[in-house]
Amino acid sequence: MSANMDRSLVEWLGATSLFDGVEDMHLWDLSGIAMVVSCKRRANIFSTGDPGNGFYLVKEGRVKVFMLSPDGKEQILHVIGPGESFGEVAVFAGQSFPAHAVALENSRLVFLPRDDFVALVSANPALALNLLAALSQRLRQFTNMIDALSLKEVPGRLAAHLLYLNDKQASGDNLSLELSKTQLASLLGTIPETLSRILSKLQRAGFIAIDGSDIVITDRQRLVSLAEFGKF
Amino acid sequence: MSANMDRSLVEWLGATSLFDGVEDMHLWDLSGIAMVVSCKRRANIFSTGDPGNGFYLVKEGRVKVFMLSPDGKEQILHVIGPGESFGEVAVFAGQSFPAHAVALENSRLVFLPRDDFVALVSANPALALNLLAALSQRLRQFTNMIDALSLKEVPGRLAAHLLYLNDKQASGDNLSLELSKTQLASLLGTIPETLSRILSKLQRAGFIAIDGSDIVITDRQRLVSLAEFGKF
DNA sequence: GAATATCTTTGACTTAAGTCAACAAGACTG
DNA sequence: CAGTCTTGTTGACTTAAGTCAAAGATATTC
Repeated sequence: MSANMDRSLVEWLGATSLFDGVEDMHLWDLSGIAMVVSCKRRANIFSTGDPGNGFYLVKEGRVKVFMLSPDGKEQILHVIGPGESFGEVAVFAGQSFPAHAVALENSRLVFLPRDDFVALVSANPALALNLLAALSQRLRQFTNMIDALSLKEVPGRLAAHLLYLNDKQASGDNLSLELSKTQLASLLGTIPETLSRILSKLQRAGFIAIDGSDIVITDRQRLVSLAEFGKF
Repeated sequence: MSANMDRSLVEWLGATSLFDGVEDMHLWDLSGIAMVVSCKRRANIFSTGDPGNGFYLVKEGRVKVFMLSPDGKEQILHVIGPGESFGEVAVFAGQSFPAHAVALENSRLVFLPRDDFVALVSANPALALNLLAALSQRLRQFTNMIDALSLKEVPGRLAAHLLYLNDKQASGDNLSLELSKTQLASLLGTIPETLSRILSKLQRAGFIAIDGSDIVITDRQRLVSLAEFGKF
């Protein structure tokens, strides 16, 4: 790896929220140990139970982290995009990955080995606090997911997700699903057939207009109350 | 608060896994700011959305952390016992509690205010790593819960929970439910009627023998395969 | 320890969502 | 650009689990 590559990698790391406020001196410690990994769409990154001697940052592309049932149904836990990390749990507890990870697109990842990273965390309170914030944020998301799976029906979960995307994308009443409908079903804890039926139902009932992966919210009020109440 | 009380509190804190390896000097910093709170069975500790200016450790008793749907159904996320902490998420991300917390028994809690605690974390890498381990452990549990809710049926979730209790209690083939059946239903993401029916069904099918809150595992093999496969 | 409240169980019924199957529509590959 | 593979939609059917209701069993509290 050339010094040039090291330098751009360190610059990139310093710009991520994880390393926000971490001194350059310490970032340089990483350049020798961080490994850049390329992987193709659909490539397996790790599986449940695999020993985890480090974790990943997404440099380019997107990765899905998911659970798999014995009969092959999947539940997506999280879709990770550029600048975000995954697999930290194995670094700080249990030493093995609790889920599967697969690239959704051709991606470039940065792998950070456990021991060096733990040393860096110990020497760097800002990094420790950033990590605590990141894990806390993820706990919050998981809490929402448990709430949705247990206490809301599929239309309610879908409504909440559409409003989340709309808010994130900030483009008026429009939004893009960002995932295939099959993958979206797996993120919402259902199957493609059910998702398809409910999308049509919401369109017929005037909540939304559908054009492939593009959705227009046509009755925000009712969509919000569906998301909040959780039932149709 | 007397110096004696401070001293026993500091000793107790030092014995928790959270403060494992933290120097006495820093523990004494806590004694001035940690507040002991008593609360009666069923007392509300915090609700979803409440501002969280600190978090709690359970000194005595038990606390349930749960989500509530608009029509009153609850999903227990976690039952917290002596030595365990809850509410940390509000300290490190979002500043408000993502769930409700209620005492299951008359309890004594230790409240640690955010700002002082964050300062302590910054000065104390061991504490930071303990916290990262605790949050990672909880993420692992939540991952399991999402997996169970989405990919397993109620009999599978129940079987897994019985095996978990049996393992934890380490008393041969016996186990105690530790919660009322209504609360257990809420932990497993179902309702008392359904839980009751499935317990009877498992007893009739020879998996277990039931005597109130005490269960004997009578066919471990089939219980394990039910827990793993997730379907009856 | 009587009185009240809460928890547990069972039965009959309803319903959300999964399964299976067929087909249509896109999207990638050679 | 033809052909294969993956993705999306709709219909008919099944089923796990929720709802409602009633009765019995434990607990709590005054």
